[in-house]
Formats: sequence, C-alpha cells, structure tokens
Amino acid sequence: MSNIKIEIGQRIKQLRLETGLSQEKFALSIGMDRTYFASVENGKRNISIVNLEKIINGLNTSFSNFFEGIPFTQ
Amino acid sequence: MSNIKIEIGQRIKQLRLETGLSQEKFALSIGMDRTYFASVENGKRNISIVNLEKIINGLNTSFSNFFEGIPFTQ
DNA sequence: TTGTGACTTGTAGTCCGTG
DNA sequence: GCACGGACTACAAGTCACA
Repeated sequence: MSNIKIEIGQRIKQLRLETGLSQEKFALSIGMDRTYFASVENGKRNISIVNLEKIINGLNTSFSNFFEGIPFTQ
Repeated sequence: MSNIKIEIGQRIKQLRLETGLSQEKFALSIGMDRTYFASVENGKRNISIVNLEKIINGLNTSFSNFFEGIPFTQ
C-alpha cells in the first residue's frame, strides 16, 4: 500500500538530482528551510499545496508532469 | 496571477458536480466535514496533500488527471 | 444546500544545532 | 551533503452556530 507523502518525496528527490543542486542549495533557492525540505523529501511531512507549488516551480516543472512521474497517482 | 488554492477548489467543484452529489453528501462519503470541504472548494484553505488525496480518491480520479484539468498548472 | 467567522488542537514550518 | 533532534511559532485541521 502506497504512501503519498513518500511517493512525493521520492519524485521531488528525483527531479532535484536532475538539477544538480544539493538539498540545501535547492531549498535556499526557493526560500524554504533546508531541514524542512529534507523532511519532505524523506516523506516525513504532510506538505501543503502552496509549499508543494513552490517546490514544483523551483524544479521548473508543472503539477501535471510532476504527478505523471508518480505511477501510484495515475 | 493565478491562485493555486482557487484553481484547485474550482477543479474539485467541477468534478464533484459531475458526480451529482451535494457538498454535504460528497464530504460525508469521504469522511470529511461539510464546512471544511466547502471552504476548500471555495479556495479559502491551503489544503495538505493527504486531504487532497482523500478528495481526489473520492472523485474517482487521479492526481495526474486532476491537475491536467487545471490549465494554470500545465 | 451552501458560505462564513470564530474557535481549539495538532502539526506544519522555522531556526538552532549535532554526527 | 545529508539525517536527525530540540525548541520554538505559524498555520492547517477540524468543529460549531448561524445566515
């Protein structure tokens, strides 16, 4: 049984790695706390839609594309 | 300039109307408070991903399809 | 049937550190 | 560079009376 928080965290990590940025540098670039961002990436947090939007924008992608990359959410 | 909370609320309403259910009946069917659901539909709440998942599941759709219906998020 | 203001409680989110 | 913890503050979750 899948967990949306973990799925989202993994997808974020996947896309962040593609940018070549560290958690810290990426978090800083979107004005987010590095420890909070790390806990989201590790599936520990129930993120709000406004903050998820911030991350998705920072990853230069769209909500559609972001979720298309998560098999479970199809 | 778009507002993700409002866009999401409108998309939820659009899909809920297709089910033919009232706010109250739909909210009840997914175990959510009627007034809370109403405030989400009206774009007043910064909903978390777990609650959004509950709604999306109740609407018998997927995250991908849900966001594909929001032009702004493409 | 739906919208909203007001409220309490739990947790999201911040900031300081550590190995 | 990352995972994790303690101690905070801000805000989402959840509920209600009333319109």
